[in-house]
Amino acid sequence: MQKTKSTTINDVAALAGVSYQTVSRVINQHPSVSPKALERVQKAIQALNYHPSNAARHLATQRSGMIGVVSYGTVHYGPARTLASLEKAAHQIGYTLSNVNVSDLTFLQISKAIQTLHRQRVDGVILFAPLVEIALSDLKQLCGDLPMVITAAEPQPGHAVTSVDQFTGGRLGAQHLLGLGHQKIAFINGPLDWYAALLRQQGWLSALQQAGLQPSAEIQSDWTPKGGYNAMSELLKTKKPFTGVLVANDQMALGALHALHEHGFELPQDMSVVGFDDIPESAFLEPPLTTLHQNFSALAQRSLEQLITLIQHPKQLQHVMVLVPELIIRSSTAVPKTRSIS
Amino acid sequence: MQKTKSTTINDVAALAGVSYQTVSRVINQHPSVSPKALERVQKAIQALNYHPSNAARHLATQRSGMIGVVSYGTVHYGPARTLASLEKAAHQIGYTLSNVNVSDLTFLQISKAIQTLHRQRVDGVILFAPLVEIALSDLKQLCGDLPMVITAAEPQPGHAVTSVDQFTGGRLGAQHLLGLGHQKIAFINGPLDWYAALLRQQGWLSALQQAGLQPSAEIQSDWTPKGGYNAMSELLKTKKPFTGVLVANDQMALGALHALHEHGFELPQDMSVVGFDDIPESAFLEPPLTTLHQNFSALAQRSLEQLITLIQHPKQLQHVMVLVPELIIRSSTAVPKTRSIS
DNA sequence: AAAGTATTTGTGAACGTTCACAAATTAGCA
DNA sequence: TGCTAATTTGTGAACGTTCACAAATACTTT
Repeated sequence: MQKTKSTTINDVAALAGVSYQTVSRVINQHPSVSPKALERVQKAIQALNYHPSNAARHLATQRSGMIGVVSYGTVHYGPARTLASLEKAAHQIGYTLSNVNVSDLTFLQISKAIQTLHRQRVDGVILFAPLVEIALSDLKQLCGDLPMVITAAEPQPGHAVTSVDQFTGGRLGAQHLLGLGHQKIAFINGPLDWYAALLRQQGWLSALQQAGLQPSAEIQSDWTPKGGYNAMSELLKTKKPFTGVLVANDQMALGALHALHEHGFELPQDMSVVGFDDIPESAFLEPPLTTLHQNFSALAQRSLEQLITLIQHPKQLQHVMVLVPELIIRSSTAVPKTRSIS
Repeated sequence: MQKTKSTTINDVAALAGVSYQTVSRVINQHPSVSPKALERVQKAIQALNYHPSNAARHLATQRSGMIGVVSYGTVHYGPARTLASLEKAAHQIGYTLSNVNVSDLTFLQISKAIQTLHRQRVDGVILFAPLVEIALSDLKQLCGDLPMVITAAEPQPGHAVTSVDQFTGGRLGAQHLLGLGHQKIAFINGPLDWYAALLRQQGWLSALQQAGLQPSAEIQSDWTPKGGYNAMSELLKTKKPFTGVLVANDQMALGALHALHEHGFELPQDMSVVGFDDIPESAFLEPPLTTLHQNFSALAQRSLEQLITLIQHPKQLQHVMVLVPELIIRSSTAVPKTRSIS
């Protein structure tokens, strides 16, 4: 184990020939310190390679300068992207991020994660684990009076929530296909315990309903390319007719495209595919994927902004921030071959 | 700002009617505490929703329980994957991860990142920012006597380094193509200031040389699908002949495939493509991509293991750990159409 | 029942920093 | 020059925990 005691403010003070308080003032950029002292202290800091201890600071100031994040599935593009943006934004305003990535969206895991963050005395929490099963109020309770922002969940007035309007996303995707003349539209969804999946489904249904159409087949999968491949294979096996399909993320869409190719489909003539997310790969698939772009970094930004105001004004009425996905039309969607008279 | 003082060990002690030390013993699972006291303390902890402060603990024990990570490009699959594995592994052995993601691989950024970690008094650092420009010794100096493991850099005896043998990876890829009968093999590489890129290039060259062949065209890009697309378009424009191409990661390979399709190539007859990484998408591209699988989570595992032993025995001779990529043969490679008599 | 041992509990100091003051120095001005 | 005001510096206490002891209590054993 390390026995090398790290150099402290006192070591610096001794070397510079001033009191520890003066050193403290220097590292906190307090104005009232004479140029002479300033220089000597700075030199001493250099010489000793001194770094102030966050922990001690935290203890004295009652402020950790950390923001806790509970995340899920950070290997996937969306979460990874959001997390990276979050970190960057946090660093820019002088905060450090403490990320706990849960491997399951169970209450136990989440509460353990929040406990970890509690021990670190984070100044606030961004809960970035989009789930259905767990009541918002339970989460609130876990956090106690820790300021908390929930991301990508169903907007719920009174709680601080940032989300992408996945319902509208689902509608937009379906409407795009409807506009092209498709009547039988299937849906490859993610796991239904994700809010995003649930809401996209509802959006899809709503658009179909509005057009007076019945939903074609729906199937749930696991967000991965392999899952999308399997889902599409399954869907084709059932022989239910459909000319267009909404796929709840681009990775699954990629797998689905592959299954379609394997079955000899010509795209987009024989089948139109709409994805979600607009990952960097999407523009280069065969064919380039029409998809609903999600602005993950804006989501991160806004979540952080909301958390910061919440930290500063805990009493303030917490509002909901909603981003709307944007339809990016590429080449995976077209007028269906067997045109129907509407 | 928060004025709510968080509950302390003393509050718990008072409520339970014992001394603070007894509470300390309970939370540290010290054996010598009577069942009666144990229960009362646990109840009090529950009642007050008490969480011990890591910072105070850290101060008293001289041990932060944090591991610092300097990462780069965590939006990409490889880094994201490694980071996620690292976090999981670290949590399992009771460590917390503090990640600083640098946006550029400059010395300034790296040294700032390490400074941030210094202030947090991390128990060790995993430098996971694979770069060429900066001397290992400089990095060592930045860390002072902080235990440090460097990942994905060129193995260098005497330093603690974990890496994937990208040289061999490059060789394996080229040899696979050579074995199929390809004679003109091009290379779409990543930025040359990444060690991985440099070494893959060298492996490629080495294999060609061994076969007595001249390298065909090489071009550098930026690891993204778009970059790969542009690079391949460029390559095709130059009219230099090649029947096979090594692409330094799968995302670029994806873009390259798209460019090939656009130019009317039939794959794999007209062109063989080998990628690197084996991202989840690779098996579902058109055609499924032959690639060199990298075991990112093993890399993370091993790096952590090395760091831990380094933390526990700082004097121990630091060794190098090398993983070798594994060739996954799918359908993007085949015997070249214009067979050559070898 | 007494003495000795094992177990359980409590006390003071320390970790490295900031805060609220008080003390010392310097500058400003008549 | 002398006095006040402004600036700069220093001191003690506090933050929440653990460590190294010392004290108190509970069990054995004869």
